[in-house]
Amino acid sequence: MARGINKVILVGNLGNDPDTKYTQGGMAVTRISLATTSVRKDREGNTQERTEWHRVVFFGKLGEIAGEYLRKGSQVYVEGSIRYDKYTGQDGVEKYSTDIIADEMQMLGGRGEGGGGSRGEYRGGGDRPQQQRAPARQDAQPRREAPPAKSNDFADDFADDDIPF
Amino acid sequence: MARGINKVILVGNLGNDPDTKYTQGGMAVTRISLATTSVRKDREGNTQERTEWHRVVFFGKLGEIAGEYLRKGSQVYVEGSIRYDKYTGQDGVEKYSTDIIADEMQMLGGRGEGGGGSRGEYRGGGDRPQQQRAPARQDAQPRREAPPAKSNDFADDFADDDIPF
Amino acid sequence: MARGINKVILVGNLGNDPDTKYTQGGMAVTRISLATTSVRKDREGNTQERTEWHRVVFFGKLGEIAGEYLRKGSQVYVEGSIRYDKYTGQDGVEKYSTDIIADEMQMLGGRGEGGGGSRGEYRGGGDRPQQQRAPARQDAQPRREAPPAKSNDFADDFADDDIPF
Amino acid sequence: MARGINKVILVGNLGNDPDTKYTQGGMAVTRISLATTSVRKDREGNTQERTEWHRVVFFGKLGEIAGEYLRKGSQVYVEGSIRYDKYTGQDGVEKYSTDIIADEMQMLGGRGEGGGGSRGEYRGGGDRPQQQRAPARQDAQPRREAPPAKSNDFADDFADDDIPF
DNA sequence: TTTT
DNA sequence: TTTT
Repeated sequence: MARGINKVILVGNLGNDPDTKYTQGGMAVTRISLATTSVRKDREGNTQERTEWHRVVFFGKLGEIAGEYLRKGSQVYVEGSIRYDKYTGQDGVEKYSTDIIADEMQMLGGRGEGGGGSRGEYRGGGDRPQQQRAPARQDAQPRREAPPAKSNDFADDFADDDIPF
Repeated sequence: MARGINKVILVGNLGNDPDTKYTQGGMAVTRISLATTSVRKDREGNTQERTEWHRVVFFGKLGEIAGEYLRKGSQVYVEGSIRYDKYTGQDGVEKYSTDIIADEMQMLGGRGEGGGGSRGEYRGGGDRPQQQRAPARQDAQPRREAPPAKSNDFADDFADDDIPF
Repeated sequence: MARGINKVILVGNLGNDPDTKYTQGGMAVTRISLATTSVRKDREGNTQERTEWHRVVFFGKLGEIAGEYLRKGSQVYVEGSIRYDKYTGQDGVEKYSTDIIADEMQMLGGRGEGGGGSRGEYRGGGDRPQQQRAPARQDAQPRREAPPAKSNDFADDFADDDIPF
Repeated sequence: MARGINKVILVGNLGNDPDTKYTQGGMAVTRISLATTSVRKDREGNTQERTEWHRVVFFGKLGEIAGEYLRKGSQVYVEGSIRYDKYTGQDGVEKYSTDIIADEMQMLGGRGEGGGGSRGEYRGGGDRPQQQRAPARQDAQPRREAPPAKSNDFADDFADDDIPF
């Protein structure tokens, strides 16, 4: 049984252009390096800055979009979860890495080098682009145009297969 | 184009048993009333408490699960978005309502009246249970057992159709 | 005792210039109307859009900053909590309102009309500007320059009064 | 200037009792190991589980409370930010660590070994307990008892120094 | 009422 | 390595 919530929300800027690769199965895997900077003031009034560089990974359709639209300097909202990995390096030494596995992304106002005008929000399900299988939330029926009647019998407010926003 | 993030995270207790209804299409729509209480101390050291009662709505499979497992008093984690509605009441007066549309739910340690032992985490996509169509994230291939080899060519770390956790 | 989490995270654009007023005590109270738009695709492939207009309220120092730097069209990140109020209108009718009480704000890349170049992140504590009393987190000592030594005795990593980022 | 949002939200169970140490200045530094488990189903219907172990650090007053009330097995809500550190180990090798710096904590229904009945929510500001200096939000005046009158002149809704919940 |  |  699932136990626990592991959620990360980041807003930051890319330190470099995204790096996209493909698995043998054709799934896009895009990695970015995302900076978030925080500021604190000490008692003397000096400003203390610290920047974290997050390794964010996008899979599937989300990986394609990230690879296509993000650029060095782009400002982006990312939602995902933390994944810790342990592996043995080429040198035989055990190493650790931490990645943010993105499952939602949205480009913000910031424009990086060569930034394309197109922006959008996307939710990833790791779908292979070839399959083009719509994620569950896209199969959904539109919310009916008429405003909800708000009767006591609230289930009537929704039409067949109706999925709310 | 999608513009914006509208995200709500709640941890609270149900004020009553859930109320589940079904649309003509057979989709479950479950509503709960969820309390979150915050505390502040004023300068005199007096404790000030305030409780917000959130109207949370679960659709589809998530609605069925919420209706089955949650009970008055249950402690639950809910993630979703805010939806504001305006409608005309029976009395012809314009009214407003605010609902939290849940898209993730997880039962916590608290047990309400008659609380069942079963707990779990679920992500909703508004799927009708009858369809039993797996949400995108459930179609995913398991992460391969072998630890990621972490070569420079990181896309090789993932097998065909491999979807990470 | 506090029970529950009531957290809202919004990224959206202002529909109008902020509205700032002051209490008799001199505390700034700034309100904005923030739009978040979501998109879904129905089975026919039609795009369905829905915009929520959030009433966001900033108090104290945060209210001053919001009033000074935000403008119609500005894109902003807001973190806060939901507050539901019930009151009796001039007409003697009971009414309900829902507000997002902001406790963190950050301007994003978007620039509204007359948008000033200055941007920043701020955490509110409701401080009156006159008092200029530093919030707890600003009284903090800076993290020491030397990188953490990471001994087993991890508390040694932090100097007197040391507060991490 | 601060640029970016770095936010983590976790709900999980402690793998061990907390470890509390004190700096020379008397500040508590408490570390816990927090498990979050996620579940996915592959196409064959097999359940795939993966557990992440988060290293969470609490400072100051929050560190004291975490050390006193949390126990192995306790279920807890944690909010904070990710901090990546790089340091040179005893063996002269460069190492990396990732910590979640908590700034909010709330005990949930779960009770670990020897779990005390007391529960509560706390926000940390890294204050030394000795100082007992109230965090900004605790200096706040209580919300006045009378319901907000909701006039057009909304700033009048708040009394002198009034800070909302 | 914003934005793309 | 970003950004302001």
